[in-house]
Amino acid sequence: MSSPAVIPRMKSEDRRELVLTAATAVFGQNGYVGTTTDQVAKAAGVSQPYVVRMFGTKQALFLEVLERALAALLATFRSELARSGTEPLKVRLGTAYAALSVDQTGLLLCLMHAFVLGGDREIGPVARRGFLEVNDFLIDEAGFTQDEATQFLAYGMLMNTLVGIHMQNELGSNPRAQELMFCAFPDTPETDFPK
Amino acid sequence: MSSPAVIPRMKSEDRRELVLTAATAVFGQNGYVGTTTDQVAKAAGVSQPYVVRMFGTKQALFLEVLERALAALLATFRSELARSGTEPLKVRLGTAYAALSVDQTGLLLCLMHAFVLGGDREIGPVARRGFLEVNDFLIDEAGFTQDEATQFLAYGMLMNTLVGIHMQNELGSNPRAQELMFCAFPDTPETDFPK
DNA sequence: GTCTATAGGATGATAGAC
DNA sequence: GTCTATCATCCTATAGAC
Repeated sequence: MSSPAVIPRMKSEDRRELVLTAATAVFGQNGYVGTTTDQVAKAAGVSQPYVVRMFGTKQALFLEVLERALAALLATFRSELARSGTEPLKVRLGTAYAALSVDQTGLLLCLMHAFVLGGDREIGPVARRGFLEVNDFLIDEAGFTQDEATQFLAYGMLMNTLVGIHMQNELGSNPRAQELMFCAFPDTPETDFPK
Repeated sequence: MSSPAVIPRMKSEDRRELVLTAATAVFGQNGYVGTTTDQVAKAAGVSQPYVVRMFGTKQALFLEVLERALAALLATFRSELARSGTEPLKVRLGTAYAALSVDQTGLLLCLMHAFVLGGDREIGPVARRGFLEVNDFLIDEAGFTQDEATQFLAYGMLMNTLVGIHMQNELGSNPRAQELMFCAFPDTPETDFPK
């Protein structure tokens, strides 16, 4: 039998997960165009050509990151929906979203970056479908009216924006920024924001 | 005296305006990183090196676009504030924002693209200051509470997102998308959306 | 004031070894 | 399964003519 190589190996699936996780973080930070496959490779600890080899193209990688981000968001919502809680569903889902928003994964930021690329021939349709899927969830599964869903989405987009703009950098110096953040993330302690 | 050149010439200021307007549209469509100085040049009808020559760097051009977009937004708000109207100020400012949102200029989309680049060393601080300036306006000049300002900003970010994602593409085929758009843009007729 | 030509530096993707 | 080497493309920015 052949001896294990000196260089660490993994099963395809595991390495894929690793790269996808790294890619989510990097894409979330720098956006689709702003991210290089080399950055992703370095973050995942593999070589740049290997990243391309695994996913075919940078675009295909991003699309897979998007699909997974959307799936993770919906899974989080459904898990919260299945739980029993004293607070109204709106609040509970909002809190769940806020938690995803401030975690380090870059999940929601990737979605946000996709949302402003509606003009892209391949990414645009996926982004729109994803957005509408969340809207559908809120109405069909969570029982929101369209008005409620719209408001929920609005606050979600604000949270995404505040995290994307790194507003937490101003928390120390600007009292107005502090009030705004407290208002947009009612039950998220300052210490939960990255960096 | 020297005869006028064959190639059309303009005063520096006029050409600057022209390029800045073109740049706003292109940056709004493709984002900061996704835009090439050549695209801007073509849109403005000048050569690529001339665009760089005028503004020094692509980044400097984008920053100037940002400053102008922010100034235009605040000017629109202040103009609406100065006007007398029967509807509540919240609604009037919202309508003004929606109008800016769907016009062809790309103004608000440029801001949105900047908002998700908070990690950028030069663009990040400008984006944060711009966002907070709008928040300040809403509180100090329009008389909103922080809660009201936050809600206003939330719906603004949703409008930006819906335009950026090109949700109007789904208006014909998807009734849910239609309801969502109608809910987010209450008094904007379908025909006002681009394309 | 504006252009053409081009240098110089990434970056996505391919080829092929191990 | 994973790497090294490398190509080809694109893009910002500079040089210099008109």
